Amino acid sequence: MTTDPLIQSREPASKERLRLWLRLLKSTRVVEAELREKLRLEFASTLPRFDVMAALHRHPKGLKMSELSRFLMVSNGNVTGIVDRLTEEGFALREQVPGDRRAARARLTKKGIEEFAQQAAAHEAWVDQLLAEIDPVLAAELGQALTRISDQVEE
Amino acid sequence: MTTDPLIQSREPASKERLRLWLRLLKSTRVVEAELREKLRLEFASTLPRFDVMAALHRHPKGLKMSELSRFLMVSNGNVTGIVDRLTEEGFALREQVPGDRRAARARLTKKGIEEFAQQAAAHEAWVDQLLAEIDPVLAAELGQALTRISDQVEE
DNA sequence: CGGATTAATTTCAAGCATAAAGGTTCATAC
DNA sequence: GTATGAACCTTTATGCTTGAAATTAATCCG
Repeated sequence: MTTDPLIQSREPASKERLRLWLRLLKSTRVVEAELREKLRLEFASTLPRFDVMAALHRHPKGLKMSELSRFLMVSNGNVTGIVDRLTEEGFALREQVPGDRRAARARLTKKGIEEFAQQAAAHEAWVDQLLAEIDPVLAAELGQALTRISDQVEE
Repeated sequence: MTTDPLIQSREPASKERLRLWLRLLKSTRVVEAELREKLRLEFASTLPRFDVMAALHRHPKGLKMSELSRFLMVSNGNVTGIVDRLTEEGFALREQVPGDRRAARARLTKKGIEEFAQQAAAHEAWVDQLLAEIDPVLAAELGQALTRISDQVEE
């Protein structure tokens, strides 16, 4: 068994990154599971629906289906179904885009806006509570590191 | 508008945590999407299958279905389907647990072990590459913070 | 103009995921 | 011994998710 410093220094870095990834995955899933559960119990809703409503809330004039799917980084066919269900429940609607008969813009209804306001307030409080142990300074540092990850992956 | 320091110091902390959560979510999803894509293209497989195979690989004698679902933090019915499909393809199998006719232990077949070895090596390289920008020191800090998050949520 | 390409969206099949209900089997207590 | 309940697993219903194919509309260009 050699103790070649090259081997010593290269191996652990890779293992360390793998471990980091597993932890990243785990904490995200744990928090997600908690939020999903609360959304289900308190609002009879789901995370994907919340995400769509949040996106539409940030764009009061509505978003084209394709913009919505790009924004949320999910597939095209995915948002079709979610908006369908939100529409059935009266939270969202589709509007024809004038001048382009292919496109439809989804936006929240008045009922949807009111519903989202409630959910968003609860959501923010839940997250705040779930991440309570992380102090703001560390949060900022973490955020930077995480941003670097997504930026790198997206080239 | 008052500038009460209590308001000043409490408000931003909550917003900072929310921002952190959104970034955590985004980087996880970006990396996951990349890994899923690669697994699909290079191994015609998926992340849930990889997760199950990884769990079984760490437990060569096999895991009861309930242990598997607890280990992976997914629902009971979920693993049933995934193990079904892995079994159909000859990567896994179920064994009766002697002395308990309710329980079944899932484990990898020889073919499954060989397949996983390939996938695991590729997976580790992919993760290493995706997180290349994160240096080991920061990775360690990040890991600690993330561990604190999951621990806190799990009470 | 007409044909080809590109764009926007939906539909489809397959797999993943959950919660809830169902069916056995086991353990315990009486 | 048998009733009660717990443990284990699967099934069911519903919803999320993807990639690919299909549909329709706009654009490009010769």
